[in-house]
Amino acid sequence: MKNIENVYTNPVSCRDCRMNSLCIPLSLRSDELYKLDQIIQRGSPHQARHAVFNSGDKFTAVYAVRSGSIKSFCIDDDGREQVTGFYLPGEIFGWDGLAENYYQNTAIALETTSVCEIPYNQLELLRATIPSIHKHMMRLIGREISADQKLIAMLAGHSAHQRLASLLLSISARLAQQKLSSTRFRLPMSRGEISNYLGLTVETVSRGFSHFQRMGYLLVNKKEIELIDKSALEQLITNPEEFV
Amino acid sequence: MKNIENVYTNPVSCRDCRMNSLCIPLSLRSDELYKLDQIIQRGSPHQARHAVFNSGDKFTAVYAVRSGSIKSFCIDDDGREQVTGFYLPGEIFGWDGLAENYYQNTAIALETTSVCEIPYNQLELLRATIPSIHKHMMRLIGREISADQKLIAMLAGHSAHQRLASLLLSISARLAQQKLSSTRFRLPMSRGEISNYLGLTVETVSRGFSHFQRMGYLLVNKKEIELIDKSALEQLITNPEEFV
DNA sequence: AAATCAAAGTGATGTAGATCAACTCAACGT
DNA sequence: ACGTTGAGTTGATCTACATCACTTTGATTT
Repeated sequence: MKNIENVYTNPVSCRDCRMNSLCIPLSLRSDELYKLDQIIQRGSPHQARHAVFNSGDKFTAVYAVRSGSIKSFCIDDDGREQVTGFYLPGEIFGWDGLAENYYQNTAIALETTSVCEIPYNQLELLRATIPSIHKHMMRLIGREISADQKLIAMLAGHSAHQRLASLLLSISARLAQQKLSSTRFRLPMSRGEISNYLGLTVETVSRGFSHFQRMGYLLVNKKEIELIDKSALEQLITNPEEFV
Repeated sequence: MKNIENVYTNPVSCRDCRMNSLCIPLSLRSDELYKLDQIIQRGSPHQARHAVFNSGDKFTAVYAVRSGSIKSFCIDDDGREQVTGFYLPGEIFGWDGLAENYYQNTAIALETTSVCEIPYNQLELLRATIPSIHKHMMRLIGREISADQKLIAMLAGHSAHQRLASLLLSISARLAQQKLSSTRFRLPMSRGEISNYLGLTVETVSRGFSHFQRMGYLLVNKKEIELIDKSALEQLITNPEEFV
């Protein structure tokens, strides 16, 4: 019982954490892992809608999602909120503070969410002495860049249906990495947050779900999703949406 | 004469390079600058349309634009080319190779372009011993992330006119950083490349230029641009495009 | 259980920007 | 000097998605 509690709610060490292959510790020797463990702050969970950090805060740490989910967004020049990313368990967020030493985005919990705080100056010390940590850190930053560029390509060159399909498949694939079901899952974000992220309106997203359901690609029940025909969604993205 | 030639065509050292404040060397002591100089490869200029690296190439270096300009793009799942960035003098590109150790994008010269090649493994060695280099490197990477997220916000939440205005102002501001004219410049990229980058069609971009010219915001002559009313363009981006 | 409220779905209509189709113009080769 | 080619512009039409208006659902309060 104690073991289960550790793993799922509050692991005392990275070693016991079931997402340690995605997160920082990948390929560390046990003495190195111990050092990393020492610097990681594991606070109490954030309630839904609660900010992990705010745009403009001093950049002090990056964060790993242990359970729950995070939305990151910025307020652009015209005061509009723009969602820039969703982060699921095992994923790291907060790199956007690197450029100017304060966060560009605000990160809030979409549901009850626990995160590991990895203080940046401590990470820097570790990075300087443990090459594998440095390497992994660069890879994680690189992934943030790649993910952003993938989103750019999606926004610039794809239709509403394609964007929605792409998000669903992305979430599905990321859950699969965590050995969670890639076909049945609960979306942590609202329709409004999805539409904002994809550059669409709520109505269009809602119609998208209905359409996919009518086509037999998936089942929707509010935020519960069951993917039935993933390959159809994949084809939808690559193909010039032939005969509806 | 010799001096001018060095500065504008082939500086033998970062010290003489007129964009060294934007590029890596910022805030280095002269002995550190010397070490950086030693690792930088200054090859002969790339001809227009020539690739600096290709998607899939092993990630070996990042590059600083010395003169000319670079377009970076990827081919997404459906075979479509998607422009992900334009790089002007003083700017660094190639960070997208960090994630997987090979480049995700292809980078080509938009015109005759000379770049400084900064071999990544050499940079890593330097970074490990010179803290200021490490810091500056993280800042540059952070800027890449911020720039990508700014583009995401632009694509997801703004109209065709707003996107075009935003690109023009961005180029203007970046030229200003190089002490070049921020009001009269030549666009190095084609209308097609602009439209692809902004997620629009060539026709829409073309009409955008015409519209801005009719409104007296700027003068266009093919690729030559003269910005006349920058504040009008700025307002266009932030305001809900009131009375046309 | 009735009342309230917010998120989600749906239908009708409007429009920004895509698409299709000429046309212009400069660069280039013969 | 004259076709050829491709980038750019412009006009006419079409359509995917936004907008507006209303309904449904389910959670929360009273």
